[in-house]
Amino acid sequence: MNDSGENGEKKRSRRPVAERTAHRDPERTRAAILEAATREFAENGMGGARVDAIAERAGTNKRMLYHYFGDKEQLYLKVLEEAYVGIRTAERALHIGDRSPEEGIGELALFTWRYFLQHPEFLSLLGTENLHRARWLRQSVRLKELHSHLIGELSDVLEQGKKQGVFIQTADPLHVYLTIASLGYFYLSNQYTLSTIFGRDLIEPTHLNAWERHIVHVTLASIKR
Amino acid sequence: MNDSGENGEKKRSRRPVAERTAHRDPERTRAAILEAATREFAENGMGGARVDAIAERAGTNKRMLYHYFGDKEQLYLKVLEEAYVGIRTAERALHIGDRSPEEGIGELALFTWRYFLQHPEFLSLLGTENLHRARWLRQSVRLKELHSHLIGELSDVLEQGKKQGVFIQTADPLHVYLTIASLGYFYLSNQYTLSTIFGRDLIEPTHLNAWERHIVHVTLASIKR
DNA sequence: CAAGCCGGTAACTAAACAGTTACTTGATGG
DNA sequence: CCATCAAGTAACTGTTTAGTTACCGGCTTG
Repeated sequence: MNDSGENGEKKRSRRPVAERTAHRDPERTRAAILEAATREFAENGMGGARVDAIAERAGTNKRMLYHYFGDKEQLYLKVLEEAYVGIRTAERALHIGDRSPEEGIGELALFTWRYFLQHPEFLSLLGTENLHRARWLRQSVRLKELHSHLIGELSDVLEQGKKQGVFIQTADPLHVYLTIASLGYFYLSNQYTLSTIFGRDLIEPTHLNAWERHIVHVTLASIKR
Repeated sequence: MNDSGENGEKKRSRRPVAERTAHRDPERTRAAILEAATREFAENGMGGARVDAIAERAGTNKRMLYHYFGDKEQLYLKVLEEAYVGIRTAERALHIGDRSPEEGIGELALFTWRYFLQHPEFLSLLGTENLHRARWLRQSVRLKELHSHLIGELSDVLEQGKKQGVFIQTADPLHVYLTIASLGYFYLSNQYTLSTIFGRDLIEPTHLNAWERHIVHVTLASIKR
């Protein structure tokens, strides 16, 4: 979703006539719009994002954007849906039940943190959507079932840990996931105000690594007997 | 923020210089604009907030808004600064060092959670400011010293706990505060998308209380020996 | 080979926007 | 009692915005 080599220069939208034929590529155009929209919405929010800016970033124009996605709101919802599909798909590949319960939870915590770290646009989109009280996400039908799998798998691992006597009986799957997500989300999405008010650059590798270890430590400390 | 129960029934007592009619009350107008702006920015972000809407909510007009605050950006910064002053001021009144270390930390966790719960506009403003990478907060000079007090006091409590042997030696004040803030912030600011995708209404009192207990539990579990 | 379809361009429009200006109203002091 | 000044109003302005329309040109196919 990120690279797509091509002539990624924003300023140059002018192309030679002979080259135009090569640019008639609907799927590429569609994908370019979606990627440009992801960045624009992530950087500026729903209210701040500019349709013209998305078209320019995608190396196309508004006509195509409206052609493929209807309007600004539908494009935004598409972007949001794709973002969720991205993390949940990667998550499934983990198979946290294959290891010991303790390792499984630690693995999930590490994965979530690193995914957040590598996909700042996902965090940003979540923030925007929550500012609007999930106004658009609520309209999406296809997302509901995506998430039940996560809780189901997590629940199994916790049950196994409880049986083995390594986890406390009160450990709740949703609480555990929210704990992991909280610690990663807040640190990264609020890094700018936090770095400013506490005078410490939180994005520095040293601090980043320390927080990664902290997340695993806190998560496990909160459920271990 | 105000004592705006009455609209200005002051004619009965003596006639000071500041005696005004109900229609001419600069301080009330200023305060009304600030409060209206807080709500508008919290609900719509910087890009989505409308100057006309703020003026209307404040029961005045744009002319006054520009007169008192300069422009939209300065008004926004003022709103943000006041929000920070609000939480840090309330925090100071806690005196977490007066109790046992364990109680002190628990108290701070409870306070932070409840403050977040009662001031959703604060969370929203933080989200907006971080979307813009602290662009405006960075320009604020008067905020830096507000926050060192918090870390200092927290640090003292942790040290005391370490000496008494109840806290682990590696407990770090900033990490502890970030842990508390993370758990409260994420749950509340992301409640809309979370409730939607997990099909559980997180703002229900039952779940709210459970999460409050969870925050205290996690925080203490992560630093206790 | 022409008809029309499809990917694409660019200029346009109506509305919304931040910020300004010209004006009103009423209190105060000389 | 009028000159002055500050609080407040409302209409205006230039620009930006989401969304539309008119058009272009090569490719496919009957």
